[in-house]
Amino acid sequence: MRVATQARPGTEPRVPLSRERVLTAAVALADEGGVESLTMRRLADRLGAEAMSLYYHVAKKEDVLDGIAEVVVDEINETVERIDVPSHGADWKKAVRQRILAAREVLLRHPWAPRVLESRTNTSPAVLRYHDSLVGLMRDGGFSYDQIHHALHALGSRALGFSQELFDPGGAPTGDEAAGLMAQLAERFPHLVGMLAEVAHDDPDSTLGWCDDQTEFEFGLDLILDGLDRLRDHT
Amino acid sequence: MRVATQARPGTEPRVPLSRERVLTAAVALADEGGVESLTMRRLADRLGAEAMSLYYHVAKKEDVLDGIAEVVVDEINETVERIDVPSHGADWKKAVRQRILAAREVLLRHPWAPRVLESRTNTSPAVLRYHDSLVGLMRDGGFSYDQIHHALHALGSRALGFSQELFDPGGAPTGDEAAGLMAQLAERFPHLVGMLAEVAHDDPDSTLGWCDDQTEFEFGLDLILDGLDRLRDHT
DNA sequence: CCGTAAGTCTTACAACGTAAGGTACGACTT
DNA sequence: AAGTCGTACCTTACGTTGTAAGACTTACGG
Repeated sequence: MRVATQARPGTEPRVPLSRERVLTAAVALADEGGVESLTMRRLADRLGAEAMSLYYHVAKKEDVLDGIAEVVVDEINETVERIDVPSHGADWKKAVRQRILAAREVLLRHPWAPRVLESRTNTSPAVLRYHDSLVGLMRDGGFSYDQIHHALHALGSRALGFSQELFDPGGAPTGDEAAGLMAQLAERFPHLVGMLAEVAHDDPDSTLGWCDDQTEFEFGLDLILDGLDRLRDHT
Repeated sequence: MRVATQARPGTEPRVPLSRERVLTAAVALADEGGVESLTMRRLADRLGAEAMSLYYHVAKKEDVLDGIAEVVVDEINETVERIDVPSHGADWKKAVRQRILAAREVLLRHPWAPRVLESRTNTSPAVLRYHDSLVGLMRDGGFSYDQIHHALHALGSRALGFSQELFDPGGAPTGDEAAGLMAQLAERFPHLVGMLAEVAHDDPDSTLGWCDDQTEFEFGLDLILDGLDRLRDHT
């Protein structure tokens, strides 16, 4: 009854599916609409296939999430391994710092990634590889394994380039709204509002228009790194 | 056609639903089976009602999540406000430390809470209250608002008593499995495995049976706090 | 030409969040 | 006493999700 051997009209050379193609499409989908928009059917649609066809290349949806997490960390590893700065002695800090900030840049291109990474229960090889090289750098810097072990815990998620609040705050109040809201909050949270007032004063064009995430991130990072460096000297 | 005015057999005095009852049940459900086991139908079941009845007291499921997040932070605030240690001058650190560790203890009783808290997009009054009192403590300690602003960013989620990996790692390999796995990993991740070996050596009864989360958490916390304290002296 | 395997599609189902509307009942009017 | 109304709860139904079971299609080696 079919006029052609292919059910799909027009498009002749069917590109075969593959785990890689599925994961790449999944990453693209998440980049565009966030993880919540990543469904098996939409994913299949984008690949010109049916939902159930994906299951030949992927075990379950969790597998897809594992996959896209790994894709991102691979991207981080590629970026990070291109960096080649000396890490011996006191230089360790610069090396680690640069790595972490590079990783962060990759993650800023995939805002959904931190949440997905956190939700992975099984540590992927890519993440292991990333941490392994970090350990190597700190070894070069003269740390003991024990110290490094503590350091990784201290860095926590920061080691992979994100700490928290990597999402955009969405609808922040503006102008008059902010003023009214502020007055209302001042009673209940005097310290907080006082702080906000001062901070906003120092940086006039950001009336509750939030902080410079980048500097905040770097401040926290440097604080921890300096602390670790001091620990290193005192041994 | 009904034999009684109540459709439910036996149980006479129907306890009326309420937002509070719903949220309490939701917390209990999450405590038992994690957030993923928290569905509107199961929640209703536990309350002896139908799913749609909940929507009279709660706007949508997101509202339930907002609600249970707030319940937990309220619990933290109650715990934390019972603490009354001096926070003037150099004592600020002890005070903050004790608070954060107390918050952490509450969260350990609700392992699902960190993830839910992170996923809340609108900051709840309870969280504001918690941070506000933290700011107050640090004010007593002599910090400037600007410094405190940075400090809160640096502490990040740690301020609320959790950093990451607050979940139990699930199925860690044991005994022989661990040894074989180790050998296999040693090739690809020499530094990591070296570190693990040493760490396991120092603490013999934990053959890859993971770290003492508590000490790790306290180490990272103290590192940041010490760094902040130094910052304070140098002004 | 016919199997056989790999890859894709069809159909179906249970579980989910929730929209729309119905039912019970106490409180208040008249 | 009879009618009205708001509050609280239930029934039914719909669309969306992940995925199990199995039928179809295609490429290829005998």
